[in-house]
Amino acid sequence: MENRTFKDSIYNAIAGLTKAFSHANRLEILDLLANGEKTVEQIAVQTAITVANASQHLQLLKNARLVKSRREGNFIFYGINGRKAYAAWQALRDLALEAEPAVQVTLRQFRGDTFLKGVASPQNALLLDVRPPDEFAAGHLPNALSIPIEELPQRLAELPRQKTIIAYCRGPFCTLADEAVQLLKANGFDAVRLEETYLDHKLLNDEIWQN
Amino acid sequence: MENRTFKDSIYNAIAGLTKAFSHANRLEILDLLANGEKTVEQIAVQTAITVANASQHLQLLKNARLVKSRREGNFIFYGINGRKAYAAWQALRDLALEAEPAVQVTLRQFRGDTFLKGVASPQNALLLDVRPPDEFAAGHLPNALSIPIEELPQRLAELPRQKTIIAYCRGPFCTLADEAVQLLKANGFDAVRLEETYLDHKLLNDEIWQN
DNA sequence: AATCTAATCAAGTAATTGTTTGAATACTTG
DNA sequence: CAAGTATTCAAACAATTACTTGATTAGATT
Repeated sequence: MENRTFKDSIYNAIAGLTKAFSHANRLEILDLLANGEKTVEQIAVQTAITVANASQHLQLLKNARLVKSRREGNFIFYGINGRKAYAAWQALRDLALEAEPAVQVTLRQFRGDTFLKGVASPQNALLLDVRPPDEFAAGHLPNALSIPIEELPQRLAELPRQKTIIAYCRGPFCTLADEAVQLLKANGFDAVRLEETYLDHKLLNDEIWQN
Repeated sequence: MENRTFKDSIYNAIAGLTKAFSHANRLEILDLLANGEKTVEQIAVQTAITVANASQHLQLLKNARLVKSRREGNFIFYGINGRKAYAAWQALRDLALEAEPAVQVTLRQFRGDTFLKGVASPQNALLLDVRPPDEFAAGHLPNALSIPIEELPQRLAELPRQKTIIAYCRGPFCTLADEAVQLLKANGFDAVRLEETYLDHKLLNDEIWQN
């Protein structure tokens, strides 16, 4: 094989893979799926696109081997396909967080500075997971309390008023924890948001990636 | 700001960044620039595209902050912009090497199995850097001997016949070391190719990323 | 078997991205 | 300051990618 042919072939194949990452909806889908399996319609609703469109993005992600699917009854559940798929997305995300002004500006505009980076869990704090129950069940930060965001208004009594509440959800671009912090503050709690999700820590131990 | 607006804005901004990675020529350019600064024409020649086309890809990479440029006389030298830019490309590359069959097949077809993964430098071996002198000067593996590929035919006498020669160049998709191994074997040497380049190790120590 | 549901497919159009060509710009050197 | 060189720009065309719509498929339920 010619050197040029070899390089063209390799770099085109890799570019084909990276193209799977280069669409806003697909990145959002990866973030979603990293937190647990979802059906096509759930994904479509969460990302505010049509079902057909979501299906097409999922096909593309599946062809790129970034996600996998399994059928259960009438539903097809999609999930992220392995540790390296998330690691690559994470590397791109971190690069953008560090180097892309548009990302920094939008984040600051939306969230201000009232969030934690990293999980140096303070002494006098409670870690609160506000994702849906199935996502909590699929994996969560150690010692976190699970109260899905919809139930939070009714379950404020369960939270200690003398502790700082650290809320987290699906990662830096998920808004569930932002809503939680807003609600908690409005009710007199000391609340702050953690940007990372459990996956960003779990990557260190391989346990959840046994696929 | 609306939740949906926030997410659209963020994911679109990141997708804009990842699009910079989703073209074969741009990936090849990143590999090149990671090994040292190059002028537009050098890049065009190496990647077998026109100068105007290379310039446009470089503009795009520069807008995405993956590369930076500086003028020196008539020339503009482009170089990779920081550690995380290379780290993201590395994460994508590793994902492709592990999960993309097209990449694996092409690599095997071109190179067979006669290469090393990782640099567990054996005792009785000599590490040979066959890249151009300026790239060697910009950074290299410890204890490596520099003989640019063009000079290799005339300088075979400098190499020990009782040792295994481990040749490396710009990374897994560079063909310089393959040519070297071929030449060395044809001349009776025991030669093998290392796929990684010095950057893949240097990432561990931060020294070279002081930009 | 008929019906229902979730998901996918196919086709058409819209939008974006890539490449080529030739001209223009920015800087250097004589 | 004129001439030369490396790079960029601009415009036109080509190729790819994305989204919508409506129909179809695959499996579950009755």
